[in-house]
Amino acid sequence: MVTIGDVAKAAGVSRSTASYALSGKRAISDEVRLRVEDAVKNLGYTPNAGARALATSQTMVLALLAQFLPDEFAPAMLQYIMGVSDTARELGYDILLVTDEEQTKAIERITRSRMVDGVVMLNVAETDERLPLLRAARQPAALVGLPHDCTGVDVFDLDFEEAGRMMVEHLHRLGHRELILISQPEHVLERGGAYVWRLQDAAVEQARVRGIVLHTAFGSAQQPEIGQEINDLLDAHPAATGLLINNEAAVAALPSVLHERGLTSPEDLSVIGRYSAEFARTFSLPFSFVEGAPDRLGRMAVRQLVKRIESTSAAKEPHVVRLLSPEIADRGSTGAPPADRHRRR
Amino acid sequence: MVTIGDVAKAAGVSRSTASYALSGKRAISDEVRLRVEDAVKNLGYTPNAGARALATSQTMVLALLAQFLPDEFAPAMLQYIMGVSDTARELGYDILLVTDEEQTKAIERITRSRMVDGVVMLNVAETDERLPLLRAARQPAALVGLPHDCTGVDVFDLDFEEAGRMMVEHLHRLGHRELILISQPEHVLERGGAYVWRLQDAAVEQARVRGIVLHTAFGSAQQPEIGQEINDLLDAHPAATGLLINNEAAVAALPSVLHERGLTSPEDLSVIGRYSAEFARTFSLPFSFVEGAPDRLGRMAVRQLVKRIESTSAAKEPHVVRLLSPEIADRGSTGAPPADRHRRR
DNA sequence: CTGAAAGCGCTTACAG
DNA sequence: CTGAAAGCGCTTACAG
Repeated sequence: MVTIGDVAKAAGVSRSTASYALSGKRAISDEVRLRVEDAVKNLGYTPNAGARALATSQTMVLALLAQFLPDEFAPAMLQYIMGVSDTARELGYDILLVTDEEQTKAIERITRSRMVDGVVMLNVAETDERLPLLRAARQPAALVGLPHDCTGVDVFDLDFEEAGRMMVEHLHRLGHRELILISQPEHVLERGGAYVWRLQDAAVEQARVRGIVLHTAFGSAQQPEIGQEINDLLDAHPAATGLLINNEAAVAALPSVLHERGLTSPEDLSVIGRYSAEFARTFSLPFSFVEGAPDRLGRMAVRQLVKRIESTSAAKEPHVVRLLSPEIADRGSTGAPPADRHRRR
Repeated sequence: MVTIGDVAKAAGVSRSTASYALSGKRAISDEVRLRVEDAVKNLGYTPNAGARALATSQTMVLALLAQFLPDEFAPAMLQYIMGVSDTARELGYDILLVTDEEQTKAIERITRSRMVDGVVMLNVAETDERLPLLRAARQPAALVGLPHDCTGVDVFDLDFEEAGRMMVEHLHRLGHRELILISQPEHVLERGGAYVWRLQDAAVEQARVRGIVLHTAFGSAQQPEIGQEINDLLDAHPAATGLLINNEAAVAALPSVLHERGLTSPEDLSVIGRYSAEFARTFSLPFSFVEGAPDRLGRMAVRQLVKRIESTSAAKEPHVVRLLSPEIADRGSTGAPPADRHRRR
């Protein structure tokens, strides 16, 4: 293997000079620098990562804690992962993908062995057992997802409460007075997926403020079941004119449910979901939606993490909790309720 | 940070003894070993990964080269990734996820800096520009996907030719005499996705052998387009009684296409696809399919890679090309063609 | 069964 | 502007 010693020899300088010529950390005469760069090219030298990590205490690797849970939609996870991965590379970091079942053990292993300079964590639960370990680690951590206790970590998430209010408000303004909200499966909630009730509670409150009726339900994550559940909900609430959906499986099943019932949107029923543009593309969903922005959240988390890693002053700054304001992507699936249309005639 | 020196001091032994007590690479008295283990626990010692890598030339990390291409279905990719990741952890390795656009540069960076002990590569193209770099690297590599030239690497893939034959044969046996095969988009082929024509060519040949008609077509990867294309194909070939689908987007769109046309399967049309059980679950597809076995292939690749890494004798053995025999998961969407059913009456 | 020492390949004060 | 040397934290022959 070719070492910096080989480079130094070929360039006729000492190893320290070769090292400085490459890092630019002290002034080097142009002539020497060029000889070193030539030698690097000719020999095909790449610094040994382990040796460098040992000498500098920096690995240029970030851990990405990501679990693929059966009740979370995999392509959505992928959006976060791609945002994290792309941003990390732009900033010069590689990604260690940690999908272990036993995440707490994995965190200990990876942080204590100094394999990584920082940690990005996904699938955040309301009270997440991984959090104490992250706080105890010497490396900084950034979360995508809002836990109950944010101390000691940087937190990024969609403002799900605002999203809930926004969905209700959007349909209220169009004239709707009775709505149905279908949320994620209840076991996502039980596992600590707080975004479910954050959206739902805010939606309920906003409906109360506006004096309109909002029926809430937890939907399955599986397709055949969720289709039936939607049908049942529509049967149970025939006066409802709008559907709010915070459940990927439900929204994916909706087009065929509507088709079967002979309903078109927005003429017969206004529909608004909460998912990502990428999800909409994959399933070619025709509905308006509140953008979940998984890739943006991933980017933000990595940027903050790297700032904390690379700047000692940033490392001392207070941790941030940043909730992204949701935005509606209008695909034309919401409009005035049928009753109003009739009146207009 | 707590080092092996601290452990040695606490246990009252030399650093080498502490090291040997932990690795078990030479006989240590029970008494000393227990003192060392106690010290490790009390101090919370975990070996520094960089230092160990430098001393042993082993990182216990595998690179996973995976690109998320817009025309490849993301959840399918995830199945490979999960198979690789899970197996790696079982065998004691962590995963460096490499999604760089410039994969060749990434391979150089990662192998020459000795960040990893081996490489698993996905999205293999017929003539893959990454392959020469993998061959030049000192670390072994395993591919999931069959390239034209397999020298110097271990290769695992589904036997797509057998899959193509199997699909035709399955429907031929049921009495079908005219079939339609919808493949991946043509640009997947152009990018070098050889599995597309491997399946198609074998299907065409088998149809020829059996003397039956097989219409072939490339389908889009996008949902609204592919739905229309399926409709057009069914209109163009009204005598076709069976549909073979090697295209995730097409099969995901099929249920609503059939529904719109008032067709049921297998009564009006026999359908058989090529995808994974996980894909079937996510989209709750009711069709019989040839299992693509992404998780199994990922497992096989990692197992072989680790064998080559850890055993010097295995490292010298000739490289393998292993094609997994496809299996049909029967979901009851194939049967006798409508004509036969009528005759039976 | 145990210890003192060399060495893995870097970086970075220290010295000139 | 450059070099000799120490040190990062391990492992593993070498010696007893």
